[in-house]
Amino acid sequence: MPASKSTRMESTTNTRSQILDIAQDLIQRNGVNAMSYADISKAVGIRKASIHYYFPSKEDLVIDLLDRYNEQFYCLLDEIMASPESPKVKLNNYFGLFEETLSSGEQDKACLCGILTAELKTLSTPIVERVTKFYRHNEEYLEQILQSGLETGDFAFAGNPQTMARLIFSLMEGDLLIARADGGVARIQSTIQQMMALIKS
Amino acid sequence: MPASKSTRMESTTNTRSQILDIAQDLIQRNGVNAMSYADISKAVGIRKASIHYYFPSKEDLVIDLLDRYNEQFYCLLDEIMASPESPKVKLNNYFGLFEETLSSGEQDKACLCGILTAELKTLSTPIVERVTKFYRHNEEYLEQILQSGLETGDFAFAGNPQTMARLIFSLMEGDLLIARADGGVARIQSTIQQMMALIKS
DNA sequence: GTCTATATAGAGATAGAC
DNA sequence: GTCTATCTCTATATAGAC
Repeated sequence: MPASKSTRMESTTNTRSQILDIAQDLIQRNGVNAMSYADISKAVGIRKASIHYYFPSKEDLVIDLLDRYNEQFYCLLDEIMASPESPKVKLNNYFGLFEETLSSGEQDKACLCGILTAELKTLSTPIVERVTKFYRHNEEYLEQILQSGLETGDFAFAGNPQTMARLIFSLMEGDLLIARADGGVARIQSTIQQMMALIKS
Repeated sequence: MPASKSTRMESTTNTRSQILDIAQDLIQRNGVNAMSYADISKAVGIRKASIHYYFPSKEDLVIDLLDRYNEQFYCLLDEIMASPESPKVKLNNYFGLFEETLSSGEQDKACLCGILTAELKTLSTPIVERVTKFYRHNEEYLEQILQSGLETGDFAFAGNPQTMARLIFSLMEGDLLIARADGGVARIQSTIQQMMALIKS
């Protein structure tokens, strides 16, 4: 029973997840509208038509990709929230997620949902909903960290945690996009440090 | 002499600037890679081939568009800098440029260079240089405003004005992109207000 | 300057053999 | 599951008439 399940997983999931990996990589670099089945085909070593076997349409592919990406990201957020660290450390760990995105690979990848945000007006409703959900989830978690930091005395700032959470999320998405083009990891690191300085008590 | 010049301007520049207007609009909505000569053709009421008369290649069009856009934006920045207002008011006027971008038209336009940033890895060097120049210019002006605000006592914040300028620019670009997708003008307004609160003395 | 017509390449997608 | 072959549509771009 575990064997048959594992076999099924390998034969059906391997190529499939490989396609998703490559697609994600290409979108984080070039955007959805500059990513094609031909690009994936070359990188995976499979024919274009075979990709349609797993993902009948490009929209299917992007939807499945976003579901996988969001689930993974939410897991990382949960880990941060569940840790016994102080709010200050939690926030730093949150910032680390964005820094790692840029510092990985050839240092030319931005946040998947950040890239899609720029192309959002060309995308279908199911995709837009998933990107929006990503914002909301991030902002809710950030708000919790900020709120508990105000209570412990880790943080001190004017205004309310919700507005601050939105500001910080916008900042990280924007800085990740810009740092990728100009400034690199050094820029995002100094931005993070500056943001911490602005809200530390 | 002024008459002939004016005639020449009307006959050669009118259609040309109309094309640039539409192209800018389309890019700020959908991105470069989702904008085509066919789209411009429909909106301007001219055939695709005629656009090639003014802009032989799409790259030519985008380069000329960025030159025009940057020049216009730098003029607005100069106006703000030259005014006798306080640093606090100048910064608010700067923020206003971003708020106006979103609140204009159907409320679905982001910053031209912000959109191009997401697609930057698919663009040629001459275009990348112009987008990067836009960042630098904005950040330099912001740094000046912040510096003079520290001197007058309008502002008080940890860290140096350069890092703060970069943070604020990243914030505005990011928030404009996200607000367009979720939150609208209300979001960008509360982000601006929150940012002001963080650096006011 | 603007048009029609066309070249060429690439996109997403389907049918059917193996 | 992966292939070849093909369809349809759209993209950028050019040639040449008016």
